[in-house]
Amino acid sequence: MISHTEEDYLKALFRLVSGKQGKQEAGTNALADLLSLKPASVNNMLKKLRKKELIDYEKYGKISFTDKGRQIALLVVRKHRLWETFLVDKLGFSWDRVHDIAEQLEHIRSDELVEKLDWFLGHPEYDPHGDPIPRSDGSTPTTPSAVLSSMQKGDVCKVMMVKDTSAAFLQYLERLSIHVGTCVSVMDKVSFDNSLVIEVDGKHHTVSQKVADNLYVSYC
Amino acid sequence: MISHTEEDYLKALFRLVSGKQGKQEAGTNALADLLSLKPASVNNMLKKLRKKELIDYEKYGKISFTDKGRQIALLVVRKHRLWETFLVDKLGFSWDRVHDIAEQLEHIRSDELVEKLDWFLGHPEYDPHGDPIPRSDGSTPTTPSAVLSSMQKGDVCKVMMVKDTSAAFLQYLERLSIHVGTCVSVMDKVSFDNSLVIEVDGKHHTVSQKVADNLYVSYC
DNA sequence: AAGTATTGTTAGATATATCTAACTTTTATA
DNA sequence: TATAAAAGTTAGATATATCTAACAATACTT
Repeated sequence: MISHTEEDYLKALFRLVSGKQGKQEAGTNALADLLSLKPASVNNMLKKLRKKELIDYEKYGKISFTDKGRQIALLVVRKHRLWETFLVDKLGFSWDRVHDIAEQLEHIRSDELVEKLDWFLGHPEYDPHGDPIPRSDGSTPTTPSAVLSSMQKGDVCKVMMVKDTSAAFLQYLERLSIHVGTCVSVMDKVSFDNSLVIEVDGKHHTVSQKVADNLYVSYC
Repeated sequence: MISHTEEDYLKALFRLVSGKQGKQEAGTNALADLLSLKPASVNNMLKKLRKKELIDYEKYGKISFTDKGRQIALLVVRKHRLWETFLVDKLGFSWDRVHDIAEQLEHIRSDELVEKLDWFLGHPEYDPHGDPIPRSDGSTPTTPSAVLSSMQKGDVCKVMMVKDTSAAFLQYLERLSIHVGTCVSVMDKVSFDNSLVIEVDGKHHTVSQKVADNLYVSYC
């Protein structure tokens, strides 16, 4: 049986080892930072997770998943993202309010619940933030790699997919000359509201996080 | 902040003090039985709940709620029953599978979630088992008193309300001559599947628990 | 390559929530 | 009413998950 706490560690590890840089390992301090805990606490838990064969790790070495551990982490992420989708699509929450609630809901234990929820939501592939929802078989929807909103200042990327396909949004993109295949450079990122200053075809535009959330991109 | 565990104790206390006999107090052993814990553990927790002013109780005395404690218990029950309603009405769970999942969901902390869920479900007054869902102001829908399925062998009661109003169910009741106001005597209760042998207008019928769940009755 | 900074580990303390075993009080009954 | 049964309490142990403070190993930097 995996405790809520253990699941939190596995999810955090997942965030670290699934980073854009393709790292397959992480360290004690990084985990502690992500979980807002002290390294000593993390170290304790690492021993426990290793004993349960959920992670590979040796003293002073780096941390990585076992297959079993990754499977559990993927399920937690799946549940988190399905619940976020539920909160936004069905209950009418705004996308910025759902995280804390989904953090709680992701620990509800019931395979049947997860599958029924998935069905109820229409088997969504991406959550309201544009993150891919891992499937029950452990696979992940092929993602063009990232959403524009996850890019950092200086990144250059290509638009691969538009999430919101409403007429209003597509018309807006048209005005900025953004299409699938368009190259976008991130000139600046405003930390206050996560809006981005981008360059497209030599012209600068400011786009909101909401807009950037709806644009899937890959590095180029 | 109230822990999940504390909520479990308050909910169990609620079940004891809101029993049909109208008791307003309960004992250590009764709580321990209900929670499948040892009396010593309960005693420990009682001290804590008293210190938090959630219950009234003195050494060797009986246990009862403070207003604050009752309010929390009611909220937990409200959440439990709303989630059960969600699981059955929206996700298509059968009524007998939802309890364990609702036991987990009832601890999710978010006032906004509860109110949005209530709205999403259409402000239901009764859960799939026919139990009244406490309202956010702490009031409880007036209940005809009980569902037929909660009656015991020898009880005599009057049908006050039909929960499932589908044509199929109403036609079924018609065949048994059961209407609102009909007097029903419970001749026997089959523990295997909780079906009831009832007498209506001098005739004996066997009704399933599902049927009995859908008939609200009051003692006569 | 030496010294320093970063990273990671250990030991021991704390808080929660449980248990067992022994004990005390209250209640029921002979 | 004396005694036995039931109900309730206490003390001390265990497990989980956290912390602080001190220590050890690795990595960076000059």
